[in-house]
Order: sequence, then structure tokens, then C-alpha cells
Amino acid sequence: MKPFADALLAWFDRHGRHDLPWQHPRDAYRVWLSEIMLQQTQVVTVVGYFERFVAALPDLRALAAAPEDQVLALWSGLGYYRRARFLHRAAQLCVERHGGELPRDFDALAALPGIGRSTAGAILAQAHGLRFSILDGNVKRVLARYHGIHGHPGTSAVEKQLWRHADEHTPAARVADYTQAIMDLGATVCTRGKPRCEACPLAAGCVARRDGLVAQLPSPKPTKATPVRATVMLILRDAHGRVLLERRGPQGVWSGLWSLPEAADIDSAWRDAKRHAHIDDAQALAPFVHVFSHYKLRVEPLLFDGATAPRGIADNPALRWCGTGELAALGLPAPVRKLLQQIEGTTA
DNA sequence: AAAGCGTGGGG
DNA sequence: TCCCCAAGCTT
Repeated sequence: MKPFADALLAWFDRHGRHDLPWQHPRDAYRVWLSEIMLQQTQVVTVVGYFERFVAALPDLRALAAAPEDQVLALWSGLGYYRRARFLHRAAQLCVERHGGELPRDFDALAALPGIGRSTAGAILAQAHGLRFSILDGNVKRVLARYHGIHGHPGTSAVEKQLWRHADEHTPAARVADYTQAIMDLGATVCTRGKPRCEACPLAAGCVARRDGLVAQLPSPKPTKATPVRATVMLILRDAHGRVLLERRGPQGVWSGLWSLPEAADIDSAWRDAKRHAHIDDAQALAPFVHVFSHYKLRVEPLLFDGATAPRGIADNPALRWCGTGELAALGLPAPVRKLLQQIEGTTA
């Protein structure tokens, strides 16, 4: 007897979301891709990316065979790019080790890069109907309120409790629907702000509701001041309108993406620009601030037009001159793509 | 155990 | 404008 699951499933049949693109068909590859894209991201943001991605790379083998630039281009703008690199690598590992399919074994699945306990559970439950539980942000919010659990869910002690409740509520039957149901409830009824408790199928047993703590739970993450960093972005443009791009390293923000060369200040920007090309003039573009989750970046773009004769490019695979028509095929950070679109059409 | 990792939208 | 996020995982 599972009153929690029964009430939730009855609600789901009438009010849940049944038309999300990864539900039709609900195969392991599509569920996996959707789960990775949805990490720290909302459905409304993901849908367009998901549809473009599966149109270009419809199955796991196609993903494994794709060049990394194509994968990052399809991910460009979605953020947390390490997810895309892990996804790509995991697909290749599945081809090497698992016959070109995602393993159905929990431990083998969770051993793949980018797939943790919750994502592995979601894939097995949704694609294969196996009884595994999930604990994403939605479930954490629902359970923290339902059981009246205080403390930030990111801390291990709280998370441990939440996993225990998640597991105890998960039914043996209709696991795929149950998994979707509890996420739908969190996303559409038990929302962080202005939850619709009057429409909630679990309201009768909800501790936070009973004690008037709905607005305090789950406990918010302790806030920290975000530092501001600064950088100069060099836009080296040649007579054909091509721009010099540099691939970022495997560590740190925007890893693996093609971005603009950067310098600490204007003077070193000039030094670097002269190293890359014959430069005699520059134009300072409007500075802007790009906000990350953990810091802010103040960017001073510096446009060098008429760049010619770059030295050392041929033997450096991390540098390339790129026409505006080629940008769509590459993964660029969102603000860099925007910046390049803005100056497209302007002349030297 | 806590920090690092994106982005666009809502209050 | 500013702050807080929203379907986490890795190190």
C-alpha cells in the first residue's frame, strides 16, 4: 500500500505532462539526453535544444560518431558545457563497452561520465520501468515540504534523509509514470514560489502545509557574494571579415568551446594582438558584464580590424580564423556569440 | 564537504 | 536593477 504514490499517480493521469518531446518515443537515448539537458535547467529552455539535438543526432551511435565541435555547437547557449562533453564521451564508452546501448545495470550506468545516482535512476525508471528512485530539485522540494525537513538539501545529511524518503515512496508498479509525476508536481504545483497547495494531491499529509512552513522549505542555500573578474576579449578581424577564435582548455569555465582570445588588460591585449597578426588600429567596444552562477565577468571587447598574416596558426590547433558562416557549426559561449553577431556587418 | 560549472527568466 | 534560481555531477 502506497498512499503517496497512489495519490500522485491519480493526479498525474489528469494533470501531469504527457506531451514532452522525450516522452514520444520514451527510449533510453532520448530519456538520457533529456535528463542531462534538464540538469539545473528548466523544461521551457530545454525543449528547443532537445529537438535540434535529436534531429541532428537521432541515436547513441550517431552521437558517439559525431565530432565534438558538432556536439558543443548543438549545446551552445545551454550552459554547463561539461555535460555535453560527458554525454559525448559516455556515448563512445557505450559503443566500446556496451554494444552501442546504454547499460540497464544501475552500477554500469552510474559509472558513465555525467550520470549520477538520480540520472541513472531516472533512465532506468522511465525508459525501462525498473524500480529506481530519483532525487532531483523537484523531488527534493516536494519531499522537504511533505516531511517537514529543514536544512539545505545540498548538505549530505539532509540529502541522505531525502533519498530515504524518495526510495520509500517509489512504487513497484508504474514507476515510469510515478517518476514523471513527482517531477511534474514539483514543476507545476509544488513550486518554489507561490505553490498551489489547494491543487496538490498530497496536501492532506504534508507537514509543511500543516505547520505553515511551506514558504520556509526547502531551506535556501546560504548566499555568498559573487566576485567580479575582468577580462579583455580580442576580436581580431581580417579583410575577409574572418575572426580569430581560440579553443578553451579542458578545465574551467566554457571548457572545450571556441571563444575569443583574452588578455588581462589593454596593454597585454595589444602585445598579444601583435603576436597573432599585423595590427595597427583598435576600437574599444562597449564593455558588458556577464553573470555566472558563482562570479561575474566584466568584459572589455577590443576590435582589431584589418588583421593580416597571423603567425604560428598553422601549427596551433587551438587557433582558427572563422568566417561568420562557420560560427553556427561551433560551440561558442553565449556572450561571445552575441558579441560576434553584433559586430557582424560593421566594417573596418 | 564544498566549490566549480551557464544561462535566461521571474519576482 | 538585482537576486535567486531550474530535472546535478565531478573533484
